[in-house]
Amino acid sequence: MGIRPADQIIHKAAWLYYAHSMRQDEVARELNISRASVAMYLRKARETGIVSISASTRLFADDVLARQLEDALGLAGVWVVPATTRTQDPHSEVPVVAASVFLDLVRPGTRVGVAWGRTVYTIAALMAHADLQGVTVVQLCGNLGAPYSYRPDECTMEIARRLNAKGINIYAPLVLSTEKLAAQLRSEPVIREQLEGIARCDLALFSVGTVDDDSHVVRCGAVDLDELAELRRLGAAGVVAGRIIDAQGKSLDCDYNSRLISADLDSLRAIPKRLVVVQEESKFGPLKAALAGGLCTHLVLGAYMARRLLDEGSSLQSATEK
Amino acid sequence: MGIRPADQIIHKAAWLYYAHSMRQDEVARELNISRASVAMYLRKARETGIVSISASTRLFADDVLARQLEDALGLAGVWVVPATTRTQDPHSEVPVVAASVFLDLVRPGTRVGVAWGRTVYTIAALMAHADLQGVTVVQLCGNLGAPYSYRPDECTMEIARRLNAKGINIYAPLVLSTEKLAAQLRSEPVIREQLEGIARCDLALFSVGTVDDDSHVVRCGAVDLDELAELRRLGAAGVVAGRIIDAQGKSLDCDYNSRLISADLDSLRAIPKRLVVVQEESKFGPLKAALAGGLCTHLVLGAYMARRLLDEGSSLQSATEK
DNA sequence: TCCCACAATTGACATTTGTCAGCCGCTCTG
DNA sequence: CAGAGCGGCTGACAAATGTCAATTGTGGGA
Repeated sequence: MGIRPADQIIHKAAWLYYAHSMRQDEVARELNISRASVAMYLRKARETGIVSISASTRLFADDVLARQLEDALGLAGVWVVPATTRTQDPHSEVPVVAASVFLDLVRPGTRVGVAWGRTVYTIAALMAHADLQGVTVVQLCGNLGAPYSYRPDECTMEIARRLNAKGINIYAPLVLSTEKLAAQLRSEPVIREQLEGIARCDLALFSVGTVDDDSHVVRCGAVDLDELAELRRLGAAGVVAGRIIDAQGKSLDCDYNSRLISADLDSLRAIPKRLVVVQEESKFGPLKAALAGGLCTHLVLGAYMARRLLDEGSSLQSATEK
Repeated sequence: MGIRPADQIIHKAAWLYYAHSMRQDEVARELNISRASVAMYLRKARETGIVSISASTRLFADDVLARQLEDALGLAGVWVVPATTRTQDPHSEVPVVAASVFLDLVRPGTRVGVAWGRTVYTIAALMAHADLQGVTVVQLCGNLGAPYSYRPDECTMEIARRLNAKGINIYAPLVLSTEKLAAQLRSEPVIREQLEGIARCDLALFSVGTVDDDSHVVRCGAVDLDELAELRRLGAAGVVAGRIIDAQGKSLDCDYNSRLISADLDSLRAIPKRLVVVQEESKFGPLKAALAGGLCTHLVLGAYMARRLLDEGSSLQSATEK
């Protein structure tokens, strides 16, 4: 896809302004348009990723806690958001950092998988626009039937839009009523191809879900409260891409999981970079489970959660090193 | 190398301003400093690469000529700078584009090699600052004894400085008086190691030199006019990283080349991405030679030169496809 | 051909940002 | 311990940028 002729002028204005550090009135004179137009073009250029402005995330990666966590958990990268953000509560800072980190990790020509959830959607909405060429964004899990906010396909498409990338959705329900139907659907060529494509990703972005009564999977109607209680009895510890995992981070052997159309954990682990973002304190248990299962290579979280992880870290370390 | 405590405040200001889109007065209030200080910190943040602003180079890569050249010469990327830059002569635009393209090609953790010359030095001086972690910049050729501007080590160090990278210089003369001495020096562990490190680069940046009487190698005192005339008689067609090449892009079998401390062409070709930048029209011949020898994968040049290359392209194509 | 609807562009004004002389506090020195 | 020297910070002003109502251009339908 080439540059649309209408974009040509935007490119030129952006180039003169940003690459040559010309002033807007100089650019206007150069292109024979009004300065107001230049200002408008420049805004468009920023919005469409023709120019990208990014702030270093080292502020968060250089944190002492971050380093300790990297060592303790054997992760490739950890970003700790301090609790002392004066502006607002530290939780809302986590997705901002995550969006920057995510952009740092995406490279032109790569394939990224995104799961769903409030956290992921918030990140998508906060993310700067970029013009990465040849990037493909794939959806890691099926959709939910009900008209629910933060739909998986919305997360995928919004991120794809912001990266100027191609978005590939999975047009299948996240969870079906019988195992048999799920299996049949999974072997449909269209769906199978997409599920197989997950393991070929270079980068994955997801959060973890809780398994308490206020859980995302409950609120979006994927499981009811009785079912969830039963799952907890069986050892459910968290949710990753719609799939229930146990405390060891393994897919819980249960009816619910067998009825899913979603990335399986082996495919997920086949992705080299797996960025997990955790906002709420309530996700401590699920996060531990995901870490134990080696589902995470890069981690963005708040300082308080980081502290808790380190304090309970000794047991985790052995688990991830197995 | 962690963040120096003095940089902490700069990082914070940059983060609040660029990641949160706060206004300078808001940032100032947040950090309890004056707005003037915030403005100063932000300038520093831009200058040190804590925040990076980059404009897309697609404007130049989407040019029709660029596409045709890519196909005709089998190159991975071509950027054509149009002749119609109203601001100034098109030649001075080439290094600006080259600097942006170069920054797009460098990735954190990679190793880049840079040669020397006016063009390379101009690019270095124009290049935006970035904070790429784990990058190493290595010098592709030895130094010249005389106090000459655009010294190879200056090119290397300036680029390293702008990338916040580690610079590795070759502390040896580019050309020695006898073949024997050059050979001895090349087998010195310090030098040998550096020369061997060249092939391990991921990216190289260089230009091509002419072999006429006004050539860089003459002006910097590496060869005298008589010697150069003799070299031309032997078939010299251009200069790459201080080495004389013939019209087929092979290292010219001559006394001068045997006395060099510089990247050999095989090492150079072992580097996956080789960005060649050509400014002056007089470099047409040398560029053809370099292309014939497969020394180039990515190319930045002016529209007029691109046109000439395409017109004479048929012969080149067969040469590079051999 | 005329007219209308819609989008792009502009001029004028409001807001935000860059700059620099002067000031403050600190250290080093005689 | 006074005073010079220095680096960083600030206040006030100048410059640059963002915004929006009004205007101009443009294509399509009657």
